[in-house]
Amino acid sequence: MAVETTRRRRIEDVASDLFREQGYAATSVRDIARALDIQGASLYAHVTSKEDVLWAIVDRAATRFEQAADAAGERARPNDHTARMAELARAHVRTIAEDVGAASVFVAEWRALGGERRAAILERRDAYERRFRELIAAGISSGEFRMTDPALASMFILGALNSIATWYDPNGRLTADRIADYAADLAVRTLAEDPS
Amino acid sequence: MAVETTRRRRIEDVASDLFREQGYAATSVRDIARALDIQGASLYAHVTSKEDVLWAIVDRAATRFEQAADAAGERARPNDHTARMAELARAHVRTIAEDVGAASVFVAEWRALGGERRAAILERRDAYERRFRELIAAGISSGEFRMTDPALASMFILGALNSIATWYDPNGRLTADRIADYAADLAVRTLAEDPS
DNA sequence: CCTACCGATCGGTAGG
DNA sequence: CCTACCGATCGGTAGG
Repeated sequence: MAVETTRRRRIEDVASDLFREQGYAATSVRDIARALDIQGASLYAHVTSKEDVLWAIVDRAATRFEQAADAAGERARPNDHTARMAELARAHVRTIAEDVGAASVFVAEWRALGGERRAAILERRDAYERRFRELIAAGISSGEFRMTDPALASMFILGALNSIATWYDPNGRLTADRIADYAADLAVRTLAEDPS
Repeated sequence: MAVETTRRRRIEDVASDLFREQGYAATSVRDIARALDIQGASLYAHVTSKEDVLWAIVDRAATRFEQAADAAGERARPNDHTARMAELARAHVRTIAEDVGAASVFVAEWRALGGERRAAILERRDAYERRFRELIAAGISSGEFRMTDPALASMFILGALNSIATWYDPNGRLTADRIADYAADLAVRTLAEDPS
């Protein structure tokens, strides 16, 4: 069973990278199989459908983002909204960097999912974005953040953070920590009250 | 000939919207034809291939971004890097809002292009990003912006701006001007020297 | 712009 | 995990 789990994970990892590079629709089952050095039809000994693979990737990525955000919430004092935003942004970037393939698929390829799964993942995406929006709203109420539209601010911040998934390279010049620092700084600067 | 031009444009507009919603690979020639109330094969009376339509959309969008950036460069004094960045960000957002479909395709679907066209558009994307990077570098040299990595800063700013293409709705609550204001502010805040 | 049609490829199944 | 194969759909052509 450990073998089975590993094989299944290798399929998902290989698929993540291909989906990231070419997109889900442009990646054939045979493309995935070729990357694993097996025949296209042989893939079906391990998965029940192509969409099942997509779902497994997206579902796991969503869970990782949620858990990272939970953990981030516990690392800062509840009323220190600036620190909480910094931790949240850093956690998001680290989660992307730990598995860029899966993160890219979560960000960009969930549209390919069918009815129920699509609805389920959309709901989780909404809930995740809500963490940002509500944190921003709380920081405004407390006077820590400047007056601004929390929905607009959260979309811009998440847009900036998610774009990392399109260019991040684990072997590149920019380390995950470096990027996470920059991201946290960007989020905080965007929200900070103007000095007077 | 005016008729021909219009028909061709309608095809590209319809295709832009479909490519934005479903992606290029997931959109069939028949999908495009259906949206135009004609038969799939009839489309080939107006275009030579599916990729030709993609190329036309991407090429025109690229030109619009380039021209908007040129115009933005002439609206601010050369040495006022803050004003130039604000104008550049605003121009970028306005260009997205004027045709979200085409902008989305330019941002996300250029990968589907074949060899030479893909290379050509990559080069133009690079040159466009270079405008941001070099403006940031110049602002740092002049002491107007804080010391930071221009490449990292430009990727974050463009990432934030481009994400607008995924959620902007011309009939939505947020007007293009409102979003452009926010975007210009975000770009400038990210780069501004810390007050001391 | 339509009907009729083409070869290639797609996701997936049967049976080992 | 393989070979052999399936129906459906793909982008595109011929001929009007």
